[in-house]
Amino acid sequence: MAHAEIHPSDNRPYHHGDLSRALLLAGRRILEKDGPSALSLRAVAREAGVSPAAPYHHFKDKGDLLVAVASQGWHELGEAIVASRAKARDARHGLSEIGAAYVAFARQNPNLYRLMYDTACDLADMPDHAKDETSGWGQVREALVAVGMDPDNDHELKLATIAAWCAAHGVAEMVAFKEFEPLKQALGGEEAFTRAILDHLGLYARHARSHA
Amino acid sequence: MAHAEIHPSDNRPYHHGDLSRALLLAGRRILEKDGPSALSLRAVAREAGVSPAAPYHHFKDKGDLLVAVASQGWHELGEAIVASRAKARDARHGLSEIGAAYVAFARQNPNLYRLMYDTACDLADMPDHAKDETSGWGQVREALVAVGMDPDNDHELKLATIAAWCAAHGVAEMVAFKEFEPLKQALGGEEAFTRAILDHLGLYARHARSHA
DNA sequence: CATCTATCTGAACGGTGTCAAGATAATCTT
DNA sequence: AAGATTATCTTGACACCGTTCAGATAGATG
Repeated sequence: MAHAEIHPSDNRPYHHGDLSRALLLAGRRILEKDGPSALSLRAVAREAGVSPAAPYHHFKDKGDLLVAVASQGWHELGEAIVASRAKARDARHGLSEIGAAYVAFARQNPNLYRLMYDTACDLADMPDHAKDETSGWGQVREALVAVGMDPDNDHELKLATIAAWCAAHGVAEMVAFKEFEPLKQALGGEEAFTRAILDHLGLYARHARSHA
Repeated sequence: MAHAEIHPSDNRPYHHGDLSRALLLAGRRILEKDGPSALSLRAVAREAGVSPAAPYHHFKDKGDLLVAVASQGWHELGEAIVASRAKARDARHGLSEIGAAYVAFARQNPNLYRLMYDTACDLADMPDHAKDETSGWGQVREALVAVGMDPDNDHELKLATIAAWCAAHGVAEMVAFKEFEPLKQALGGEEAFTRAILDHLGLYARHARSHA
């Protein structure tokens, strides 16, 4: 058999056992290794050792699978942000660390990151668990309060949170442009470059001055 | 004929005349009306009244066509930015107007805007004409100088330009999220919301203070 | 006029998302 | 434990996709 096809004559059981999880893993693996254009339902099924129609018993759509993969990404991004707060030397650096962690995640999982926003845009919203208090949004809010913003001024606080998130997203998608390479090297690497831009956008300690 | 197919029996000439342009227009029309998933080479050819193989005499690839459509978008974005500078009441508002115009363009052509960055990421760079002095980058740089930045400090100026561009890009992609709707309405509309966020990111008049 | 070259068509290939019908096996009912 | 039910997976099919290639057409060149 030329293309290593799959037949019940293999000792693989007819029922997979945990296909949902296997499909998610396969999807993620293909996305990271071969890029978004290689991420077809059939390829995912192939990678999981299953027929092209099998995924339809676990996801209503190809899009539904992609949303699930993206959702996993949002979860991991939240974890990375939470972890980053421990690294801040003091409150003034909380936002800066979050920003750096955010961009680092996007750069380490570029295809996943893109998928996250593509599916979010299709839904015209972010998945709920990206907005939990214990997750991304909540952490940014806490960091803003820790830096001096009035915790009772919900309006300004929400605006500042959105602004910080927008800044991180913009940087995350543009840092890779190779025309910035000389400036990156002049600043001593991509992380320094990222932090320099985020500082320009007020993610360092501006709120402590202007909104205290 | 059920599906209104195309045959030489129509009085349409065998040679189209200006197919390149027609394909670009068709591609853009489909992208805006039916979304990126409907933007297939065959659909573009259909819309232009031509066989599925015809585009290959004008574009080497589907990707090549998409790059051309995106390139058109970069050009128009540049024009929108140039036009926006006339609206600034004084130098201090130059950056703000550019940011608002940038986001407005992205919101009015969301699918085109996404295509522009998708193809830019594939090329790991922005098309050259987006970086001309008379275009986007140059305008931002001029606005930064007009607001008090040292025109000879190339390092800081470039960093500030990139920061401003990143901010605008981040806002442009996130403004549409419907979870911001209440805040948008509280601020009196999407444009006011956009400006409020851009202000938070220092696109209003911060450089006049901190870098004069 | 004849020839050359650019442009367009038609038909074909493999790949894709999706669905309906049937096979298989785990679970539930009695 | 035996039979019935339900969840899961396969097979096969359909329409659409990107792409290629041989051949038709017609404008340009001599």
